[in-house]
Amino acid sequence: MKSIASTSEKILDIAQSLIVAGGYNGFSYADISAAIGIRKASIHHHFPTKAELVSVLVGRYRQQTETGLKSLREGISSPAEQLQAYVSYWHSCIRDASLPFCVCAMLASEMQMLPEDVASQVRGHFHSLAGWLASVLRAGTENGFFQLDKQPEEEAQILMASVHGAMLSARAFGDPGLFIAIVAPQIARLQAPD
Amino acid sequence: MKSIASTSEKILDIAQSLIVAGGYNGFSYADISAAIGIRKASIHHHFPTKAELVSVLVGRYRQQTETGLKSLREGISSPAEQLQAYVSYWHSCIRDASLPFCVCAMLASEMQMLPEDVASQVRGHFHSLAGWLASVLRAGTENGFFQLDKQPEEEAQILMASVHGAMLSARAFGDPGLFIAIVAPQIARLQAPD
DNA sequence: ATTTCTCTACCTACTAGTAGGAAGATAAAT
DNA sequence: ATTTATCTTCCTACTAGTAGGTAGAGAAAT
Repeated sequence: MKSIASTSEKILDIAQSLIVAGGYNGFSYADISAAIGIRKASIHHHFPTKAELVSVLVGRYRQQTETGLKSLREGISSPAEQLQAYVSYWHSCIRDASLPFCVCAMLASEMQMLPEDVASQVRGHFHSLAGWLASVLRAGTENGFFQLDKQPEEEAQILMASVHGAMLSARAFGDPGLFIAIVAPQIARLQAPD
Repeated sequence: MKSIASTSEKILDIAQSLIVAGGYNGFSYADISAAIGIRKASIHHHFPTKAELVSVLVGRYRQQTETGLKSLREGISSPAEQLQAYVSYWHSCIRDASLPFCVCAMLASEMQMLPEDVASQVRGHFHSLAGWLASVLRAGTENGFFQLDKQPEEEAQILMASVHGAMLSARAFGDPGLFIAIVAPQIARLQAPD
């Protein structure tokens, strides 16, 4: 794990934190320029247009997420604990303000005015996250850990919405603890009586 | 119900629809100007600054919401149906795209870079909405309509997060039906067994 | 007659994006 | 080994357009 970060990665990193804070229209090349000490034009060398920058950024985010979720499924045996780990990840992100909001949740709220490239990336993220959650729920049901009222796919949508809604509430109230207070009962509800 | 809309109300109407579509940074005085056929400078006469415009807008939204929720509580006797009416309201808004997202949910996602006036208004809305939901849940519990796992206040937070998360999912997937598919089971879950 | 509204005309700061070149590293050709 | 050419990265300087906001004149309503 080297800490050498290429310029383009630094650009993506700061752009990501700016998007999480203020969305697509909430940041500019000048903001990135000021943050990493490089001229605006140099950013255009790495990412010709803003739409392309954000598209690459969301692509990277999706890949990181995919990798992270995959390693959760491989590293943790119990579906209940896989779900718990996913939620805990976001809980710490929100608590220490490292990534206090999902990039795609942020962009999804601006869906109507996003470049089509970015919009379809965001849809893709929502789709694969819902898919991961559904597969965890299905595995847990087959093993008797979970007892679901609805189909795994539908429960996954409900859970995903709760997580995103909880992020929003935590942000609105400025209270990181609210995230887990909302999400934890939603997970507990899925657990089969022992 | 008169259809005479003052200029300042027309400004607020179009600004609201623009905010719902793209957030605080997603619209400009020029956009409003083009939409209602008035010069930019004339908008500044009614609302000197953008922060003030949005602050008034959110104030009006809060008041409309307060009035609407109050009339639901007064016009409908059953708490379960009050809740249903609230959800149905949003379902139709999303379906016919008249107000396909809560103004305050939109702004909450941008909380970190909102003018303080606006931010506190948004917090206020979340607080009073959560309060309304909690009081409906409490009334329903006392009358035996609802059977809650947690305190009414906590269940209200969970429900509010589900509603906002469901709005986001519906928008992300471009599927209005997803809203009710997510929210309906969350309400059903609160119902006491007959 | 005064207040309310809308206008033209303008300002400064900032937006994304471009043109063209300089510095340095790398690779190829001599 | 040294020249030559190429590639990458970053720079200064610039463009056209848009941002929020202002000053002041002219209507319109009270």
